[in-house]
Amino acid sequence: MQPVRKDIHSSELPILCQSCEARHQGMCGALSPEQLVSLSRHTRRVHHAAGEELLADAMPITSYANVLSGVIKLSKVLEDGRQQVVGLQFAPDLLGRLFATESRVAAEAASDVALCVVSKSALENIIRENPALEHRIMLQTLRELDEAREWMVTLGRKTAQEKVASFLYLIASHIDPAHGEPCANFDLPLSRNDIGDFLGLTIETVSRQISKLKADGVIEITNYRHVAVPDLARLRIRCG
Amino acid sequence: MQPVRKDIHSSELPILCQSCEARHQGMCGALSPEQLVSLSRHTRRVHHAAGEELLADAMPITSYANVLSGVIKLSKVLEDGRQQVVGLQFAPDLLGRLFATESRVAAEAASDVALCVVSKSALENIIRENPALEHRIMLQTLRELDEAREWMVTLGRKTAQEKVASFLYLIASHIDPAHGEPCANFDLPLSRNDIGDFLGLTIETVSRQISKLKADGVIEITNYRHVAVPDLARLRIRCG
DNA sequence: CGGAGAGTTGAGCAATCTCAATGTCTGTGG
DNA sequence: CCACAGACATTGAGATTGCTCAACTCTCCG
Repeated sequence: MQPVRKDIHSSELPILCQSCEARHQGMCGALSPEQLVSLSRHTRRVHHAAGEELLADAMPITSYANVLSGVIKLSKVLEDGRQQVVGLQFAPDLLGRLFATESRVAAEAASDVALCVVSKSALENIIRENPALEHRIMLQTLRELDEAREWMVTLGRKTAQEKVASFLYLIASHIDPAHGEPCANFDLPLSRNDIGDFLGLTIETVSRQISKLKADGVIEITNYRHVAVPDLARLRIRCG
Repeated sequence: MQPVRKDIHSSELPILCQSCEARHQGMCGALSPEQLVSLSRHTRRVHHAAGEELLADAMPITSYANVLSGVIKLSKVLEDGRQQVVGLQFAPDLLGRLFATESRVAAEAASDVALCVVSKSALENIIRENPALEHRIMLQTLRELDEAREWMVTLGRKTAQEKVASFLYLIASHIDPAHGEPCANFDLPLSRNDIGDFLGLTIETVSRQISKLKADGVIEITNYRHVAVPDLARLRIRCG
């Protein structure tokens, strides 16, 4: 798309980007080495521990971030405290509501995460000069919208059993950075409480349904968090 | 953004566009008169009656369409027939999943609708040459994503009463083309069945909750479809 | 007037929630 | 190394919300 000019000043990738696994899949794949160099002057890598709040609902946004590893939980709460998780972000998703001054969701590190942070103005400037980058982000946004709608079916029309199976299948499908086939062996990035908030269920119902799937031999659980799926097709069937 | 050159061949708006009320709000607002002329060579205006299917889930997409008036219902169904409405589109939304070969949802005219149809390749070509247009559509997509997430809270965490109130408030807020303040007087674009499928409720529960809101004096209903809201703030409170 | 389609209402039932008790893991201090 | 606190998860029993099934009503239209 963008011709890659090689000259003495720009043919080298920035150090930060050289080791970035999210680069090819994510939005930075739309950038030439020169553009990466210029963008990387405004980025820095940061780490957050599981549980840290990254963004509060309705707070001003000052920066965006590319997810490099880990899982981020996006959620909204009603006045009386009822909470709903409205999305999960994996590498190489972009964190932060583009072109808005305020966040529309709260974001929290669900696991330990690594981010590549870029200031709001820097990214927006680069987008403005670089339609291919905006296009790439557009494709990501459209995929997020597809996934949100897929999830609305789960929330509105599935039973508790199907919801839990769908959640496990979702994680199996996304946790692997390669992002291809669903994975049969993984750690849950969310507590039972968060799973309940994602599925619109109580923690007790989530627990009961997980126990049932275990009793039926569809999954094996060790240490609460680790899941093994002997037969992904059988899990898939339980998704409704 | 785009300088508007006035010359004898291009200063006139296409006839179709002159009377288009969606133009300023919608994506066409990003186009200069010249660009509108060139786009309009590929567009045609079509009407559909309430109930007509516009797009089937998983079917190839051959064209996009701007909604000029009316309401479109986007939905998904599970194998066993359970249905979930995953979005409503009003003027000036763009119908059709951009940059995909297949639709991810089914689309049906919820009311009589007028559309400005453009072939898939024509719109994608114009987008390619015109980053400002893609940007405009990007903003619309981001707003749709915000709305989908807002609705996930309703589906996952609200009671039947709050769901129905939220639905009425949503319609009150969007039905007016001006799209500013919520409207106190409107016709429901959806049957009780569709409302149920939007809210993840049965038709009976929807009916009972509407009756309850009526009994409580929050709304007045005439002829099943027409709604009057004496005090929008009181309806708002019921949304949870 | 009568039939079809859409909506409402009622009664009983089932899935999920609430509340409460119990179990398991992890880290800390003696 | 063990005891214990605290967080998180599981399990049970009863309450509740929303669903199912069935009867009835309203409106439109021939």
